[in-house]
This record gives sequence, C-alpha cells and structure tokens, in this order.
Amino acid sequence: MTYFRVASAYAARHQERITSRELADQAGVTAFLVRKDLGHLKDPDLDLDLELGTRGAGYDVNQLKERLSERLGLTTPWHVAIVGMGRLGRAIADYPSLIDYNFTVRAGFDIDPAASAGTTSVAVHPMSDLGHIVAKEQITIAFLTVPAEVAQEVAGRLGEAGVRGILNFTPTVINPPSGVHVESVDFMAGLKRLSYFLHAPGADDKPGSSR
Amino acid sequence: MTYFRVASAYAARHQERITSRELADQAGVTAFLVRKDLGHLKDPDLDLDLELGTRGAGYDVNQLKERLSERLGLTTPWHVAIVGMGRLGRAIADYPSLIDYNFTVRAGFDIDPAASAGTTSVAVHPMSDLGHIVAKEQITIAFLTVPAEVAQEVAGRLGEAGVRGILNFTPTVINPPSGVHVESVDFMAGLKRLSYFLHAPGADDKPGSSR
DNA sequence: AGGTGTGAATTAATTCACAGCA
DNA sequence: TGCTGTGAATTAATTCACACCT
Repeated sequence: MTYFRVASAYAARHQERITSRELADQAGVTAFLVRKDLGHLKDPDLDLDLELGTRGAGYDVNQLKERLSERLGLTTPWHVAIVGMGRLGRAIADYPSLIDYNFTVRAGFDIDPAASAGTTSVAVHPMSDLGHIVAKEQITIAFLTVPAEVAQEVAGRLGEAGVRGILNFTPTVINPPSGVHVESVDFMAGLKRLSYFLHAPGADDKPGSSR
Repeated sequence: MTYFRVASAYAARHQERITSRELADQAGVTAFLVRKDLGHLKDPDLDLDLELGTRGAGYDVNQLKERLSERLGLTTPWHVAIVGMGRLGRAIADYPSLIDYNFTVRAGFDIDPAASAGTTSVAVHPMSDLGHIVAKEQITIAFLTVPAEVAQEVAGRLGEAGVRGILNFTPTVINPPSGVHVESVDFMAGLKRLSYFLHAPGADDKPGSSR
C-alpha cells in the first residue's frame, strides 16, 4: 500500500533499483519488515522461481510496482462515479493521481446537476438516473461526497443501483449495504492522530493505541 | 479514534448509553477488544476510581466522549492554516466537522491569493507572509493542499515558519522537517484498499497484509 | 562487501473465560 | 440476567540472526 506509493515516487525519478532499507525509511517501518511483507507477494503464484529482489543489489522498482499493482487489483481498470458534486466532489473529479492508478471517473451525480455545470469535465446526472447510468457505464465504485446527513441513505441507494464498493468521504460511519464494501477517507481521523501526537506527553512515533 | 466517531454519532442521536458490543459492531472490531482498549483510557490518570462504564448497563456516551477527547488532545483548541487554496483547500476550509472537534481555520495561503477571493470565508494570504501570520495567529497545524510537485518544499517552509504538525493531502510521501509531525490523508490509499477487496479472490474482511 | 530470503525468538495484539457489580 | 474489568491463553505481528547469492 504505502510501498506502492514509494515505489511510484522512485519510478517517477527514474530510479531503477531500491533497497529494503530505503523502502523502510520512506514507509516509516523497519527493513526486516519490508522483506517479510514483500515475501508475501509471491505466495499467491505458488511458483518458486522467485528472486523478486536480487541479492546484493535491491529490488527492481518497475517489477516491484507491477507485482504490487497485481496484488492491489490495480491492473484492471475501474469505473467510478462521484455522488455529490459539491466543491469536494469536483475537486476529486480532477484529482490527477486517479488516472495513474487506473481509475476513471465516468459520471457525477447530484440532486442539482445544473449547479455544477461548466465547472468540471465529467458529466453530472440527477440522482434519479443513478441505476440507469451505473449499469450503462459499468460503474463498480462510487465516491460518496454528499452531506453527512444523507450519507447512509444514499449509500443504500448505491447498493441497490449495483455499486460494489463505496469510498466514503463523509465523517459518518455508514454501515455497508449487503454486497457492498465500504472504505472511509476521514480527514478528521488524520487530524485527530495529529493532535494526539502534538498533545500527548509521551508521544511515541508508532501508531499506538489510537483506535 | 473510530470509537470517538461512533460515540459522537450516538450523542447526536441523544442516546445516553452504549454497550461494548454496539461500539464494536459500529467500529468493526470485537467487543472484547473494545473493553480492552477502553481500559487503557484510565491508565494515565493512575487513580483507581474507575467505573468508566457501569456493569450491567454499558458506557455513558457523554463521559466516554469526554475521556476520548482528552486522550486525543481535542480539549485544547487548535489553530490551523490551509496552504494551497485550490478547490480542495477551499472545500476543506468550510468542512463542518472541523469546528465540532475544536479546530479553527485561521488563515489560508496561496501563491495567488487573488484567485480565491470571494469564494471562501477565510482570509487568504500570499506565501511570503507565512512566517509572519503563523506567529501572529499562533498556528500549530497546517493542511497541505498544494500540488504534489511542490509539497516537500512547502513542507520545509512550514517547518521553518514554526508549524508543529502537517496534515498532508497530497499523494506524495513527504519526510518531516525536524520537530514537525506529519500525518497523511491519502484518498488513494482508501481507494486502493477498496480495489484490493473487490479484486482479491479470498477477500478477508480484516485489514490484512496491505502495507 | 552489500543485500535478499527465511526459520527461530521475541514481542505485541486479540481472544477467551470468568469474577464482580448493577 | 446483563454487561464491564481483567488475568491467562492464544494468535498474530516484528525483530533478530544467519545462510546464501552477486
């Protein structure tokens, strides 16, 4: 996960190789751990022709990226919809990293499609078209950027529309409709973590007991 | 962390009490674990007058919130600045949950302050005023919403300006200036987690080996 | 020398079982 | 009876040490 981010950064700088220690420093963990985790990458294949990294010199950055992509499911392209085209939704619609990782925004939805006309490059549809467009554009993932009050309800409608995954940007805990996987991106969580570290007397550097 | 979110949700619905099992279901963990974690809350005090939750009936929601606030450092108000007033920065500036958690946005910064004039309620300053304003407004936390290419450089300048914590919204790994704690809010991380679960054959429900 | 792969040892996190209070 | 608090047992995650390739 984080490894992929680091590997991408190295690739962007045209570095060919990376050692476990470098990866570890960048990812904020120990080098032993990196090697253990990376060892798991080759398990699903079950063929023992490994040598993912070369002894002596580190790992091949591009090969590493490729393997991580496979594991994370980033090799097949995903179609996503953004539900709630407020400022946040529109900002995310043009987020440059999306295309890098094989996600394409196929549609936006809003109760008032006219309000965002001309401000973004994606087509914005009214909520009533949800089921229709999701099927037509083969959308599997939805970004939930609606006001917190309606998040749970909209999530339900997304489930009915046939969406398989929801990325929740609201500060609400939403319990997943059946057959739908929900992940949350909570600004507040990161912010709380930050204030925890700045405030705490014995501020450890490790994630610690912050559940 | 997540517990706080759940407790807040209960408080909003005017529920007075919550059991460990309810908390567990909402937070996606087991009830044993909730009780263990909550047990750690009273350690720093070292007084044994506990009874944080009452046996027989669950925990008092408001008391729980209060204790969690203390632990997370949410009792003292934080002054934050938003650096990079693009669409994302402006969207975050008016994010309603910020005030709920005692964070107040005191200033925005951008290379072109004029561009965002009139679109947001916070005062936007040029980057050159950084040190001055940070000191004047007693800003301890900065939100980094600049383009990824300049993120590392701006982070350095924030450190020099006296900021103690950075919440990084860019998809870059930035290594912290000395004395500064960095937390990242990465949309992509959540998205990758999502695609991992939707793609994986044996999609466990646990976080799993996704580092 | 420099750096990976992996089994054994250590350490931490989770679960379980049950005592104790409302 | 219902639900918390906590020590013991289990399980998973991290670290360490060292063989082995380049």
